[in-house]
Formats: sequence, C-alpha cells, structure tokens
Amino acid sequence: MGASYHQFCPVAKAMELLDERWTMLVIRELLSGSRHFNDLRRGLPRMSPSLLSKRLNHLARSGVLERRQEGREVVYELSPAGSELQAAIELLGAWGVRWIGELGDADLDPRVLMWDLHRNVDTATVPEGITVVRFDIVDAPPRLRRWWMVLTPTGVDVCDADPGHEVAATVNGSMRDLVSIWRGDRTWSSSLRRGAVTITGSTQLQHQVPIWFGPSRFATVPRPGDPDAALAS
Amino acid sequence: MGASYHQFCPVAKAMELLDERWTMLVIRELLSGSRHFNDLRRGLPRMSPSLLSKRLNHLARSGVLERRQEGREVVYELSPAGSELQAAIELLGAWGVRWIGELGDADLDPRVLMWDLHRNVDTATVPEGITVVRFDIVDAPPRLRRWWMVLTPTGVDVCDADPGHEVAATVNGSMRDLVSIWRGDRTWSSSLRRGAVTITGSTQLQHQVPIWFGPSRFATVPRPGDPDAALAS
DNA sequence: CAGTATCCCTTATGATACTG
DNA sequence: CAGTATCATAAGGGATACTG
Repeated sequence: MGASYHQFCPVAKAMELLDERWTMLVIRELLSGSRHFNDLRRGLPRMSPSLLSKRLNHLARSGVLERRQEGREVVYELSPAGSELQAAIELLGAWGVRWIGELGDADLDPRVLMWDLHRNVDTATVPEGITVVRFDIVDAPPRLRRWWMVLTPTGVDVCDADPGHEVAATVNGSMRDLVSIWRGDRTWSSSLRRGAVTITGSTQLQHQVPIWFGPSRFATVPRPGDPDAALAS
Repeated sequence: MGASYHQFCPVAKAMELLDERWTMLVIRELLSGSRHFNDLRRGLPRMSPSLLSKRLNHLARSGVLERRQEGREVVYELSPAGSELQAAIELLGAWGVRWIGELGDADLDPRVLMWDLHRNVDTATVPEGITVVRFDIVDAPPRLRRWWMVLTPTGVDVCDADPGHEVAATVNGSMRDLVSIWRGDRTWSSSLRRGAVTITGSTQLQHQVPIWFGPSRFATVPRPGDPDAALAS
C-alpha cells in the first residue's frame, strides 16, 4: 500500500503516501468539511466503499487523519499533519484549473456538482423557514436529472427525490454550463444573458440563487493567457 | 494511464495526471536541473528505463514538459505549466520532511545521495584545477561504497570508480548519518563532533567540504515539535 | 547517449451485494 | 449510518536485456 520509492527525498516520502489513487481527493473532502463516511461517499461517488474504507484506515495509520467514535457515529477529522496539506492541495487545484481546462463528458457528474454546490451555500443568507431550489440538469441521465436543494438557516440538504415542499425557484441548464459556472470559466450573469442557464422564480430569488450557489474557490484563479480577466463577464 | 476520476474538480483533474507513480519525482528531477534521460535515471535509480520513457512521453503529451532534439542529444525541459508545479512540490517536500521522519534502511540509496550532493555544489567556490573528494559510505553494499566527487570550477562529476586523480579529502560515514545531514535532521558540525562522520584532508578542506556538500533545501524547514530550532546543533 | 522490447506477475481497483 | 465481503479483471510496474 503505497509502494516505497526507496528514496529518502522528502518529496518521495510524501508521495509514497499521497500519490495513491483517490488519496488526495479524500483529503480534499475532509478539508471541505465532510466528517462522516457517507458524506465522503457523496463527494466521491465513483469510489467504492471498500476502497474508501481502506484509504481512511491507511491515512489514519499514517497520522494524516483521526477516526473518532462519537456516540453511535464515527467521525473522521484531519490531524495537524493532515490539515497542513491544505496549502499544497490548493496549489494543485489552482494548477489544475489553469492547465487542465478541457473536461470530458465523463467528468461531469451531477452528484458531485450538487454536493459541491450544497456545501458552498452561506446559510447566514438563507431566510427563515424552508426554501427549496430545484435544479434541472437538462442533459443528465434520467435518474440524475432533477435535484432539490432544501435550504434553511441551519443547513442545506441535497435531495434526488421531491422532498414535498413548494419549489421557490428552479435552475435549468446543461451539466457543462453549470460546471463552467462552478469552475469560474463563465459567470452566472454571462450564462443567464446567453440563455445557457435559466432561473425561474421571484425576482428576488433570481437574484439570490447565483449568490447562494456561487462558484468554487478556484474560480478566481487567473487563467494562463488571461492574467487578470478570469472573471470578466 | 492515469485513470479518470470522473470529476470536474480541479484537484481531481490535476491528480489524474500527477498521482501516477513516479510522476512527481520525475518533475522534481527536472526542477532540480536534470535535462537528459540518463541524468534522470541517475536521480531515479530504481525506476526502470521503460517506465521513465513512458512517463516522459505522457508528461510531454500533457504539456508539462517539452522534449527537444538538440543535435544528437535529447533535452527535456519543463514547460511553463510544468514549472508552475515547483511551489506545490516544495510544499509537498516540506510536508514530507516535517511529518514523515522515519526512514527505512531501504530508503537510504547511496546513488541518490551522491547524485543529490553533486548537484548542490556551488561551483563558484571550487578552486582551479581538479579537486577530488572521496566518500566512503561505511555500511553501503560493496559496489556502492566508494564514490569520487570530481570538482572543477565548471562542474562536478560523480564517479563510482577511481578516476585516477589524487584524492584531496575523504568523507567517512554511514548512509544514515550522511542522509541525516542532507535532510537537515543533523548538522555537519554536530555529526563531526560526535564522530559519526569524519573528514580527512587539509584543514582548509575539512572546512570546505561541509560547505560544498551542504544540506538540501528542505533542511531549514522547521520540524513539528521544534518550531525554530530545526538546525540547532 | 537515449531509449525499446519483453515478460511475468502482483496488486490495485471497480462493481456489487450484503451486514450490524 | 458505517462499513465488510467477495471476485474477476486489468493493468501497472519491476527486472533485465538489447539496440541505433
């Protein structure tokens, strides 16, 4: 597990652990705030549960994270060592968004998008009561096409089935268009103007939805040929 | 080659390429100044040549490096994209030296040590003519025990056979002691004082050798429990 | 110097189903 | 919720020898 490079170089010793498949993504999920096994799974839908379990154990043995039993729940948390990987992972993500721009259709997983969007919402801006925003991903396979984001001031839930509450706003768009907004390759406003994405609902919500579901932290990374116009719309 | 994660996340897209075994070490070698196939091999002695070739091709196709034919030589050089990985790799190395301190015996490869030492020499401080420093790695296997560093103002060569010039100084020590100095876990002066390492030669050379063969760039990274005493001797 | 060509083999991984 | 169990396939990788 993580075959040795037989090198004393610190980069080699670090990579023995970190270059195992999925490992950096597990750490990314933990850095993003996931703490439970099934939360991690939602952010890593293509990773098999046994492999996730294996990676978590390995990372725990290696001192990168800690596994704690809290009542009947199990909680995973980064150790000080693991938390220190944040800067490196952010650099790698910034590098990725700059230099690996072309996404294949297979990269566009609606489950990942919804999971990312849901944890980016600033709940302090959510009104009292329950606000439901439906997403219609027009080109997703049938089972992954409709999503309901259930927003309350205390949290956001992602549902792939109708939770039964009134829908306050609906977002329509293709996976590629929505992902482009998330990654910062396009903005909400330019996409709305072009009609690539639409929002239905009250005027207020049409204004609020792009704020709640704003782009990822990597959106502001300047792109190679375009030093300071990354977010020009 | 670098199976897809099926994620649009920039970290995932970066790691699809970068978490393949050996890849980061190849880039590290290029960042350290190696430009030829056989130079890369010397820094990566446990990597098979076919795998190195495969990785170089993949990195070239991915735009991380450029392969150029210069006369009858082939030169590999990082592209702008590849060069931008420097900061990430340095963070990963710093993380490694902080959190992965325990080295197995198998990590202590004399070929890597000699190669690292040789390219760290500041040739501006080397006197005219030829200066040979011999290394005796007392616990290395017979074939990897004796090394000759041939220093001239224009470059440094590593030899695993007697080049025939007079030896001006000799360094004696175990792999573990020499690597500790290289990584910054110990200093030349403390190791000399303890007698773990010895240098024979003129007084001047006994002073000069620790300067020529100084520690790696990671030596100054502060260690976890020891915030600012990393290099206390 | 700069790689290719083989060749075997382990082991990593994906998919799926199932359990306390 | 939090995982384990099982299985078959693929392929990644190591070692070595050889070539223009």
